[in-house]
Amino acid sequence: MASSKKVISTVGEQLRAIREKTNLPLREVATSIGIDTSLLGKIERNERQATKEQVKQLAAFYKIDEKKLLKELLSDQFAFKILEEDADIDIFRVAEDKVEYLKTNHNAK
Amino acid sequence: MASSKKVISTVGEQLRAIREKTNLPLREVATSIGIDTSLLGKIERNERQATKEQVKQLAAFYKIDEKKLLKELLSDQFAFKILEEDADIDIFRVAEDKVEYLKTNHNAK
DNA sequence: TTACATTTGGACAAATTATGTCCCAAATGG
DNA sequence: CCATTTGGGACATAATTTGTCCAAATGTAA
Repeated sequence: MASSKKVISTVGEQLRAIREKTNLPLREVATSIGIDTSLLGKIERNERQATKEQVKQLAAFYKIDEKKLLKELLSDQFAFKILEEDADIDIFRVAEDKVEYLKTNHNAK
Repeated sequence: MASSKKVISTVGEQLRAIREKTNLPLREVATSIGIDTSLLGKIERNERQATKEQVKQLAAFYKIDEKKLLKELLSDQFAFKILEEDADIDIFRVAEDKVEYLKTNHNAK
């Protein structure tokens, strides 16, 4: 098996896990990336979504893969939206098809 | 084959196709669902996304399946987001897994 | 062409939502 | 205990969304 892609879950949970490994308090990480301690706490427990900028800074701070974390952020947003709307996950299949459709057929008059 | 689920693409395109079949001008449909003509035009050409309320009203007006159209709306939102971010569609798989994860593991302490 | 209706596009105000901070209470750990 | 970290709510401000208005473009028919 060549794949090691599996991750637990949300960006928040991942960030908390990483921070706990380093034994740093919220305060330290938060100030060093320029946000309020309280906000970072909320991000870690999925009470707020990080912005792309914040994800980039956190990735840099922890020296982890930025692109990967940004993907996690986007998939979080989709997942939370599905839960919030209580929608069916087969919507993702439809969306996938639409992406293909829009990529090809879209600039045709 | 039991499935007849295939649709062309976006909500906007579907709405325009339906309206053209009925030969009604934007003005008629728009006023009858209580929005500006210009806004409906923008929705039909994907320049704006309809709100859920508008989708419901349009479904009622055209006598088409409301739930189905609402699903189309949500998948549109996902698809446009992917295009806007120039992201990879495999993000949908990740999101799908997260939905499952959050549905089960989420209220555990 | 002219006249009339539809469609499109931009600019804008108003409404809604997201973002970040502050402050204090609760929990944790010495 | 005390000191620190973490959690949670209220809030101002920023950013985005939503809808309208108006005018220009396009279409249609005589």
